[in-house]
Amino acid sequence: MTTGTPAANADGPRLPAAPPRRRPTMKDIAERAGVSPSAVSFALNDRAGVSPATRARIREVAEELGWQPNSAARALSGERSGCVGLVLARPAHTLGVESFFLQLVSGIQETLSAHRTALLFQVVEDLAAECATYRRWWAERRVDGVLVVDPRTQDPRPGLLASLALPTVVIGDTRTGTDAPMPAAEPASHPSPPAIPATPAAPLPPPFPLSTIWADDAAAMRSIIDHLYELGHRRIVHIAGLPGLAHTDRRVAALRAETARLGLDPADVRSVSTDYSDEQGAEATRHLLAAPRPPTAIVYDNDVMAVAGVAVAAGRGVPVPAALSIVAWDDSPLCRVTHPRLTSLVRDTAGFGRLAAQELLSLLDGAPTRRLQAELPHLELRDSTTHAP
Amino acid sequence: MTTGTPAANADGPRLPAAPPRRRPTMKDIAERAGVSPSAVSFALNDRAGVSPATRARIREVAEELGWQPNSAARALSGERSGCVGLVLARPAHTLGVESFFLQLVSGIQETLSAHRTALLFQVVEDLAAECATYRRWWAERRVDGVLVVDPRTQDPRPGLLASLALPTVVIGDTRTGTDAPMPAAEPASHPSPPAIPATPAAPLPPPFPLSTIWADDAAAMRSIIDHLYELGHRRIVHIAGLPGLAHTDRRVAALRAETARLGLDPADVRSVSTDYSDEQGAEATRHLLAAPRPPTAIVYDNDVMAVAGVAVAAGRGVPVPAALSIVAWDDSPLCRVTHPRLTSLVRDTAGFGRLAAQELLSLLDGAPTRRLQAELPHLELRDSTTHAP
DNA sequence: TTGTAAGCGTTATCAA
DNA sequence: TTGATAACGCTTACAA
Repeated sequence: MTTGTPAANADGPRLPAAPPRRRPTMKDIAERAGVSPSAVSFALNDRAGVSPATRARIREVAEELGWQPNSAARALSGERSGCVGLVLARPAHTLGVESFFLQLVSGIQETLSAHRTALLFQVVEDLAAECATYRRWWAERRVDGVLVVDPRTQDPRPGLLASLALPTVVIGDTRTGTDAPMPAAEPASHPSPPAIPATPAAPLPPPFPLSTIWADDAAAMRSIIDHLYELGHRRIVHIAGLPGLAHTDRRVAALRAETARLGLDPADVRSVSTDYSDEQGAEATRHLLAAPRPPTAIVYDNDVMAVAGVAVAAGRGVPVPAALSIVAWDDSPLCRVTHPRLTSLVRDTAGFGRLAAQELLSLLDGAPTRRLQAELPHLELRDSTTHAP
Repeated sequence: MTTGTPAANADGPRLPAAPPRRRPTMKDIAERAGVSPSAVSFALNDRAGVSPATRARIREVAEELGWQPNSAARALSGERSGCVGLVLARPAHTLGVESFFLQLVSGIQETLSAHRTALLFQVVEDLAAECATYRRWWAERRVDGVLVVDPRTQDPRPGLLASLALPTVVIGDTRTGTDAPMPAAEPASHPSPPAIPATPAAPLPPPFPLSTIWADDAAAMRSIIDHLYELGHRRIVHIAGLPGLAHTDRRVAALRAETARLGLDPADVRSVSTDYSDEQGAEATRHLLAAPRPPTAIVYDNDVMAVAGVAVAAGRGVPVPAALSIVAWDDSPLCRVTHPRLTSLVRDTAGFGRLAAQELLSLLDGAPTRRLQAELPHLELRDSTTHAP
């Protein structure tokens, strides 16, 4: 951004002194250029059926008039609405410190706005409200497609969206990554996970417009466990997020698998589920540290709980990392401002969003559905992990 | 949410087995009810001109068919688009830990969705892109109104939106609260605030659709300063956010005014501007603590910087609060998970959003513009403030 | 109280 | 290559 002269208008010099009151339409262009409305439509949409000369003239007039397509008219004529939707189903108190979403949304927008597509954003309380939103958007023809976040192991949304024929990109993966029955995470001492209705995904007609962006949580968990194992840790606890979320279940399974491979005693390794809040993260940590054989390392499923865990340890006189190593899944400024700075799993969240948006746009252009893998995260080693005591 | 039988569909039992492929229209309703399309329109929009009996029948048929208005068609007929817009102009790296926005948005949605209004959300890099977005939305007729956040002392947006005649609610206030010339905040040692073009607001025709939700930053600052003063603090520094943001400038002015009233030495009181990042918060803190007469209390303009400040103090062996009291402007889980827990200014951010959305809806209904004051924040006393050393 | 018809700004289908 | 003309689904004068 240039500073310019004090009197310069802040959003560019091409701004006419007095913006037009009435928005120019194709008809205006047609009259001014002396052609028919349909010629204008063809010219402006790069379709055959108009000579290069008239096309150029029409373009010129359109530019001159500052014409922009009326999105309502477009949508009504069966074209795209130029909108995609994103619903975030989280109870209000859970929204908060997490940097994940704004980063993701910012990445999504980067791609969308380059393609003149708007994002309809909705925050709701629960899954039922989320599904209701999709139905409404579909009925109102508001969106051309949707991005689904927080996929669950038993997820009604893909089925619903497929039945509505709404092009969809699932950010994350509904699969658990193992065919073996899932070992359930033990509920935390405050067992308040919301009930997730067990809905077997309805059998779908094979070609439905749903792509998946897939993150290799298992590999990420392995990299964390291997790091801790090499440091000598043999008692490792995973403070997990909401059970029922697919990535939670994948991480839980990966923890089991990897520690089994390394020959750790299953009694010394487990996952504890929480609602991602600092309160439950702190409570679970307190509980663990008070146990007869406390873990020597804890992996937290988000940054907020990890920071809360550090505070609990400090409060109980348990030095981090000397007596307890801590790893945070997902990096953020938080992990850098605590003492000690937290070793954490760094993902390119904005990149994730860009990829997802790209895929949705492809789907809208008729591309076939597919599963894409997101870039592998890496473990950023800081000061909260060291040799086992 | 009830658990239901395993086979129950998750989003409610009223879902027909196979959703209709074609969306029902008013014409369908008219045919089925044996009336004219206009009768349907009147009935469904609560307008006079149909008998109670037919109205009831039409309603019934609409319900039965699961009719929902096509938003594109509505928008095209000159009605509302049923969408309002919100643009967040922040460089990607600045998005992040702050809980403020998701809270605000969640409050906004609560009100909007109760009135069947959608939120178009856009994240852009800077003010110029934000203005461009408004122009595009206006030209495309995408939104009925907008919510403007992060108002600045010299702000081109109200003028632009007025010239586009887009109903607008400014969240925050462009006024500084004093008529006296603003004392500028000293730039931090890393002076990287983005240049804000000095654009004198264009003189506007008086009746333009712009309301303001106003927060009394001065009163809030006074409550903080008074608290610190009573604890004996006489050297107080304010680590401010971005200069040019109206609330920053108001807080800076209020600090000056209140400390002057209390008779503090102006040399011992100042504001330092930052970009809200943990890095600049930490850097400013380091700088202050290394100075010959370090402050005994620091007020941070957001939670992230406050936490970073605590970490810096801890790293330099400065005990908080024994040697340094710390106050965070804006509460969040962060303030509760640090050691010590931070005394912070608690605002009802979601309520702020609800109020703003309510006001915008009123504006769309033709209500006159006005200035509304948001609820006063209160200071939540925790462990990071105590008597001056 | 009802029905008919025009219009909103596009896209799409025809003849010319 | 063009230019009428009919959708699209809704609102709204205006007529019956």
